[in-house]
Amino acid sequence: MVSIAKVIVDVPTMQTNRPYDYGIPEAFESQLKRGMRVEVPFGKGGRKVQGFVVEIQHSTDYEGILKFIDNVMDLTPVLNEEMLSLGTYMAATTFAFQITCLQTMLPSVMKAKYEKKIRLVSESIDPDIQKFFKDNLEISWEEAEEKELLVPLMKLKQQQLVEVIYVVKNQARTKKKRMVKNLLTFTEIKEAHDSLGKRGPKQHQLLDFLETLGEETTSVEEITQLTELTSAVLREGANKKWIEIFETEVYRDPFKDKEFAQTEAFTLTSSQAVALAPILKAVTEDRNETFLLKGVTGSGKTEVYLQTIAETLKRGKSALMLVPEIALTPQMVNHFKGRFGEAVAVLHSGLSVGEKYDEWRKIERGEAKVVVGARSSIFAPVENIGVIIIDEEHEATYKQDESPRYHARDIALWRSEYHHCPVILGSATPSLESRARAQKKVYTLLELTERANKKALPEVEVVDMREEVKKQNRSSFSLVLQEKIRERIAKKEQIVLLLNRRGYSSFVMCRDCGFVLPCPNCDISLTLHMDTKTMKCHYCGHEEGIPHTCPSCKGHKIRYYGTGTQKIEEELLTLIPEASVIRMDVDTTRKKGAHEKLLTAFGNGEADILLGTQMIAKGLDFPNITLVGVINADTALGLPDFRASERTFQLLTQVSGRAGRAELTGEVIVQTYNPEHYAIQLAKEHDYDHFYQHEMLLRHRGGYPPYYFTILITTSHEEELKAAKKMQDIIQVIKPVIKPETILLGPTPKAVARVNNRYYYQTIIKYKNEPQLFTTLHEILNQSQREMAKGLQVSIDSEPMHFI
DNA sequence: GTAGAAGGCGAG
DNA sequence: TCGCCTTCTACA
Repeated sequence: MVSIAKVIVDVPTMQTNRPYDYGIPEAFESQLKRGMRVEVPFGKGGRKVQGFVVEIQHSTDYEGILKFIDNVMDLTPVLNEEMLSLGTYMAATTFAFQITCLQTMLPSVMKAKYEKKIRLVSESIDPDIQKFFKDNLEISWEEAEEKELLVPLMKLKQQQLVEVIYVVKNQARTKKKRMVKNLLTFTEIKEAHDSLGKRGPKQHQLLDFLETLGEETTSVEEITQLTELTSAVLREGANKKWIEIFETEVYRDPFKDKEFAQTEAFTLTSSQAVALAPILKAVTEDRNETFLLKGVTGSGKTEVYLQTIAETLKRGKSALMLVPEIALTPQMVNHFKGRFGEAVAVLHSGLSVGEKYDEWRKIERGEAKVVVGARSSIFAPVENIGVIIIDEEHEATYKQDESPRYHARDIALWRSEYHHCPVILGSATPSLESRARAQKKVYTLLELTERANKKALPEVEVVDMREEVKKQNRSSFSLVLQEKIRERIAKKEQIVLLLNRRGYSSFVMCRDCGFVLPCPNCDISLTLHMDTKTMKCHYCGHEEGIPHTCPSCKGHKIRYYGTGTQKIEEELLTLIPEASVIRMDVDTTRKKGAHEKLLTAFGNGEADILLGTQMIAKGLDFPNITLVGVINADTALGLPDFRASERTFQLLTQVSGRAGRAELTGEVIVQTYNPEHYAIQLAKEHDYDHFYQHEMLLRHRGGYPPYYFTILITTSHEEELKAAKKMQDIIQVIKPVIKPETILLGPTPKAVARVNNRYYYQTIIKYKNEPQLFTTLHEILNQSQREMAKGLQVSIDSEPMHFI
């Protein structure tokens, strides 16, 4: 009786979104476990694909011809019981394929790459074709395609003279280091010296080295660096049985050249201690309570996290901490490495795929007890979790905006239930959703109302830019901001300038006819990039040269408009030539480590001004910053998104917190065309509570979260009509099954209707209680399989963060 | 996603 | 009717 493995295969379609039964060859019988990756034949051609074993059983209901597992790719499961069950939960709640969910939980190197080759079976074929085959009688599919051999080869295939073979490539490679071990005793070294006589000076050198090495082992790399010995000499030594060269596995350590100064726990302020107590209680009682830690910027939330983690470690458990990608600065890492040393694993996008894999394995083996990282770190294979912390919990980046569209917060809550551990959601400006849950006592609210250094929050001055225009000041800098900048430069204090880039970019327009250069694939204008001297499309990546004459009227009055960081920097240097500026935006931070380098330079006082987009609003903590300027506070306010006010309030509060964190008092200038807007006024007063109340009122009136749940359905097709028609059909299916009080907004074409030559239509569902809705939506996806194979896309996003 | 079968269509 | 191309369908 053969055992059966249920396998989720790597074919992301609706029809294959279920386990398939495979026979387990006897050779794998004892070793195969749930959660391992396997190589299985799938489909008519016996094409090989990767899959995950989700179940092992002794019988099958399948009545067809059973296929067998070709290969087992892991020695131990890469997904444990928790992850398998989390995968099921994710697939059910995010409308994503199971395979996509499983792959998302693992480092990307675990996702297989596939290779197709053509192999010669018989010698007796046309020599004109045979000459293309290499010594091993194989050529790659791509090569055959390039040389237009596919047609004749397919014919040969039917005669079975060639065969198509599939290779599943496992990209997960461990890094190896060659080590050297001395096999000689002191007397033997002496004898070896004597037997060499006067010949072989390098050999003598090697023997001398071995004498100093003694019983130790060292790496080949180190020897060749420290001595004049080469690997050739070492090889000779190995031949003579003087030494043994062997390989060991090493971790790629992204922090290998860094020292972390050990830090001790600070004495808590009384309010920190009050907040910490209930958290520690939940930790010691293994209770999955969720805390909302609301603390003003600089109130020392981090210290509360650190001491919670310390207690967790003391109890022999591990801790998981999420921070937004852009807040994952060296400063942040230092806090954790400084306190917990080697026990900390850091996962972030700056790591190479290999480094990520190594950190993952370190965690999986239980060598890292504290994991710090961005969104996807919520899947870190930590056993025995004692606490999960999500810092800056309001950040939209915790929601993945591609499939699987999961929210890290939801995953955290699920895992906390599994591990019976508390969750801490920390923020100075909690999301309305979380704050409202705290109101309803679903979460426990803890507040830190004063800064740890007892300093007052900085003064915020709102500047009405409409008045500036009246004063004939046409620059992006108000007179008062210019003056304050000069003042700080003179005093050798530092300045942070924030450019709110959301919904803003520079474009090229003709002054004669008003022509704006559009993207040929999308209904959007191209953005000017001065560094590459090109026009780029931010949606599809299309790139072309900057026009010098207007393509429409052939006029020469083509000019740049809009506000990019580069343009602001130029303007700033014209106004205040003595300023030294570090600009931080997508362009200057693209290279690995560039972000860190710029911040270090600014921290060392190499520039007066740090100019940047959203990415500078978080985490940076430099004592010398005394002025924060927000160039354009309200560009996000105009967007048709009900979270626009919330985002603006959060951003202004965050960036204000950068000023005056140490001895010097800080000051904030906010430039806006909407000075009376409540988000700006209440940010000026640092008044979260009133903002929360006011915003809740508006959400209640508008029927938005947290009063309603939302689902965004999007259809897209190359033909506009097909996308619109499908959206209509979907609405017709939904309408009869929803309650009358549930609201459907749509169908509407997307704000940018055409992207990459596809047209988009969307509908938003707002509901309070629709127990059947998810089932209906899953059915819609199931019934759309045919059309989806023909170029239609349907995506469903539960609780979307962006509506445009 | 994709191989192989089925269906469709023009040339002979 | 053959051969080529497109569309369909099922994958264990």
